[in-house]
Amino acid sequence: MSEKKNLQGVKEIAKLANVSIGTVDRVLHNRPGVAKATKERVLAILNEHNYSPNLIGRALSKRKLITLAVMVPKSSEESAFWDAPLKGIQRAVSELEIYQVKLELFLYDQNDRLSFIEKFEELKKAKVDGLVLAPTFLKESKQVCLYCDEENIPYNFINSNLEGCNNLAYYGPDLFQSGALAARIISLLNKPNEEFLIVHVSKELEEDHHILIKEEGVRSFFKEHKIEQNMKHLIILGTDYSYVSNKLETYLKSSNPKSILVSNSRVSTIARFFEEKQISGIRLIGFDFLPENVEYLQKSTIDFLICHKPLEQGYQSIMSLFAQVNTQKTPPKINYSPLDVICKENYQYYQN
Amino acid sequence: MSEKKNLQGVKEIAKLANVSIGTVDRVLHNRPGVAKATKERVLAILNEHNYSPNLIGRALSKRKLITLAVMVPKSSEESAFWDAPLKGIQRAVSELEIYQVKLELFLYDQNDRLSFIEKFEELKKAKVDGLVLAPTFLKESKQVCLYCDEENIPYNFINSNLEGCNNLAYYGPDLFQSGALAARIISLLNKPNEEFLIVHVSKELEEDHHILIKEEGVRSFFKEHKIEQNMKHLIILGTDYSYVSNKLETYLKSSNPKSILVSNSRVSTIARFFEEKQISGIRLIGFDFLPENVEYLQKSTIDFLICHKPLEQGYQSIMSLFAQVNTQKTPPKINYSPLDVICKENYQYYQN
DNA sequence: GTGAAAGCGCTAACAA
DNA sequence: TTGTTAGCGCTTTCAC
Repeated sequence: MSEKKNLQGVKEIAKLANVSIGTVDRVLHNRPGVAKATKERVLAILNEHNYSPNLIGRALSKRKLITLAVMVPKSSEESAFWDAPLKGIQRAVSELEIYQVKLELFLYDQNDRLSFIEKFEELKKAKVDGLVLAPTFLKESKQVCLYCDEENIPYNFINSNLEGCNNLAYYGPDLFQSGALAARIISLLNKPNEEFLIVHVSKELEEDHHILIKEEGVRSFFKEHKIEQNMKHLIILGTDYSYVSNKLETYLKSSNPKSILVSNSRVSTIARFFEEKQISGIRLIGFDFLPENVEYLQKSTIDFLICHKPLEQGYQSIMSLFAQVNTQKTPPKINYSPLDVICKENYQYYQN
Repeated sequence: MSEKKNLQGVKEIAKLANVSIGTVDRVLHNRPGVAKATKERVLAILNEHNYSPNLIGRALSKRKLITLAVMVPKSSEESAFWDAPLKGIQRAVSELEIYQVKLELFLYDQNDRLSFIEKFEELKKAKVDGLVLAPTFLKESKQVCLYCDEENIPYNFINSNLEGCNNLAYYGPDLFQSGALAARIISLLNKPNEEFLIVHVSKELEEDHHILIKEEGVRSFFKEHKIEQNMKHLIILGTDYSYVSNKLETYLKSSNPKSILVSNSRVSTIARFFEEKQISGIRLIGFDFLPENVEYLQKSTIDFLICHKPLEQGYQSIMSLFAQVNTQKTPPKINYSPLDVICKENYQYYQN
């Protein structure tokens, strides 16, 4: 190991500006109590040397904790979807611990609007420095935004976006393009004019928004490639197995799709149905790298999953919040996740 | 922001063990000059409180630079493949700068064994603390390993692996599985018994090793799925366009493959040929997210690329080296990269 | 408005 | 063999 080079820092700047490091610090943080002339002089030198603070030094001397809040649905037996983003969030926070970052979770029930409101009330009391929000409930989420705007708390959206808000950034998929990708896969599995079916499995009507955008993506693909297709819909307003399998069974009595695209992560429910009924002639495509889904991928009951790196979404949403709070670095407003095609041959190496 | 909690550190340990922080430090770093009894006492308390050092404090006080070396092929007009890993390496190093990490590059010509040896000689003089190595040349690479073993320099392999070495870890693809994935895609594009062609474009015979493993993966897929296939080979021992296009043209005179799999990143050469000759009936699949390849993906001349996150390979190989050097954290020995399927619908969001 | 100084957790040089 | 001390770059308190 060689000798450490002599870095410049506040000291250097202070000497050059003929002030004390205290003053430099005041300028750096835009704190009051600096004469205009001095401030300008210091700023000039800061710029000239394009000073950037040593985060290590800063972290070491910081007396304050930074509290970051996360408001997303809790995982349930019904769906483990939010495990992955939360894992990413935890990972980010543990990396940031050395910078005095602390996490506070406000997990709501995604089938219960009231629980969202409750958590929002808790959030208000908590006095946090930043927020990652999954804006599941439209109107209520807007309230949260309003609150954050007033309190000057930076916030990121995760997994789905809300237009017209002052959020710092969005981390999640481009649903339209995700639909187009699904269509590409279907175009490989189906011959033109063979029936394929889009199934929507959900209790929450609010998710309709999602499926509509994805569907547009699907259509746009077929249109662009001038592929004739025979696309059908089945909307199942419930998530438990018996309900779903009933609906599907009825549908299949009068119809014979070559492949099925499930518009969200509930594809494993359909896969289970296929398995139990020993149906094997229908290709099955869905979304999200949930353990149940992967299990059926292994068994070749599900053919493809399209995944959006939920863990990374969580990780990045925290990281960018920290960068904003700690160094005023503003991230791009839209950050679309990758669209990953997962099948039996590559799921082993997928890093969520 | 709330008040910072009172962390424990060397001081705490020192007080509890009735020694000075100097002694604690000596124990922590296994430095000589501590009585056995004292050492054991300190270690016990360290364990009990499961102390882990504050890296921030450590970084701030470190008087030494950590020099990490990278020995990989340089990018050329002939192939920009190594740009991506290098970018990941640079990113990692810039994140680690605050920890006094410095990078030294030893870039060799992958078509010139001698340049590898030259760089190795330079490396020996440089006295580095860790090495990321692309073991392109087998015998020579073993020499490097020997040197590192003797000097106690930890080293990682990147992009391709060498068995039986004392490397810390490997970061790169599982080539067998990558071949299987390619086969899966071909199985979607080709009907059984339609001809598909594997093309190998390379000057370096040493790369044969790669293609052989990939090919095994391909075969294994078809065998497992009991798909009859008509697989042909074309080996082109050169990389410049006119040479490649000549060979290919000759081949296509007597043969009519439905799809072509190019076994490495040179797929854009074939794509260019297709474009110039206005061939459009043949599906084209290849490897690696190079700008040229992506360009043809956009134009739909290339249908699919299989990619291995080269940037991440670079990033992680540096990070794990640092963790080893700085905190003795040993990574898993094998770290396979994801196998990503990239097409026109998702290349926009691919994060290399 | 400004400067001086203490201290964050750790390392390393020096003293004892 | 052990303890003491001066920083690393920054924030923050207190004094002028």
